[in-house]
Amino acid sequence: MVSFEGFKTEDGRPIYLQILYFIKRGAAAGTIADGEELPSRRVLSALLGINPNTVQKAFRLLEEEGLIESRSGAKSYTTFSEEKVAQLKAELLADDIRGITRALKLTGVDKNEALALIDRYWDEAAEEGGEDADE
Amino acid sequence: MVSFEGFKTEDGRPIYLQILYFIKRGAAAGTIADGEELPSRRVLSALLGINPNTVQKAFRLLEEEGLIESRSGAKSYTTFSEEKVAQLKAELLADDIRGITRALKLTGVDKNEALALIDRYWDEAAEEGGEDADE
DNA sequence: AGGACTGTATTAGTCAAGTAATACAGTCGG
DNA sequence: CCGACTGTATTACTTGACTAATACAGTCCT
Repeated sequence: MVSFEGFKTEDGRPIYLQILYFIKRGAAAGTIADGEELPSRRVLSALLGINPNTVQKAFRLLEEEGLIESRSGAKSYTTFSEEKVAQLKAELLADDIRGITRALKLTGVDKNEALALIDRYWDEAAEEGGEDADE
Repeated sequence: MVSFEGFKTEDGRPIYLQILYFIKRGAAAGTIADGEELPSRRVLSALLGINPNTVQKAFRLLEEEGLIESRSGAKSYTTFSEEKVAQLKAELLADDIRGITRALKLTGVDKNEALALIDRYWDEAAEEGGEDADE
């Protein structure tokens, strides 16, 4: 069963996108496996304190991208192929790196400073739960 | 005169926030100086192809944060003090680093991989104009 | 078979973001 | 002075995100 333990709302971005990317990142990281059972729309919406329609929107997008399978009446499961996961991870990382380099350059930071900052802050803020930062 | 040359809309985030952070990052980077003249609401909205009200919203927030000064009828100017700029830069960088570390950890990347990715991609995508990535 | 769960769909409402059009008063340079 | 600019304000509208309530049909397990 896919766990949403590290999931936190209040990101600023639409919740259905946060769910979408939570699954995508889990797939890329390997923390969510192929064929894993997903919580039902109703259960997850209650768990996250949001509306079932919002969860449904995220799941619909995931299905359109071929990352989950839903049969009316039955439970839903992830469907990750190795190639899909590899491609997904590459896309996510490319977006992340593109975003952070843009932001840091705009803020007047050079490459060495950027590397030093990440090196220094990486291990701080250990227990923060999971969040997002792209799109 | 503050230039919006590197500014691109289509970020996903609200435009007024993009303007807000464009100015903030410029202040932090030193590419926008203290006392510089700002384009008028009307001129800037025409330049960016957006509504004057959206620009006004961004400028109002900037004024509330004490980063610009507006007198009804006259032009608007930046008001950056050294301490304010230093504090601003620290905040922006903290948010950036926090965001990227969260995202990369969720995607299953460790510290050395993260540093290698940034080291590799930093110099690519040179001419991309300026964008944002935080909140 | 039957009940409890599943996914799916519909309609209606709120709220923020953004557009559009317009108005008015203050400033500033010629 | 005065016209062209400035900032500021107001009202009305569209759209996307999200909530709310409800309905219906398919599945699964006992």
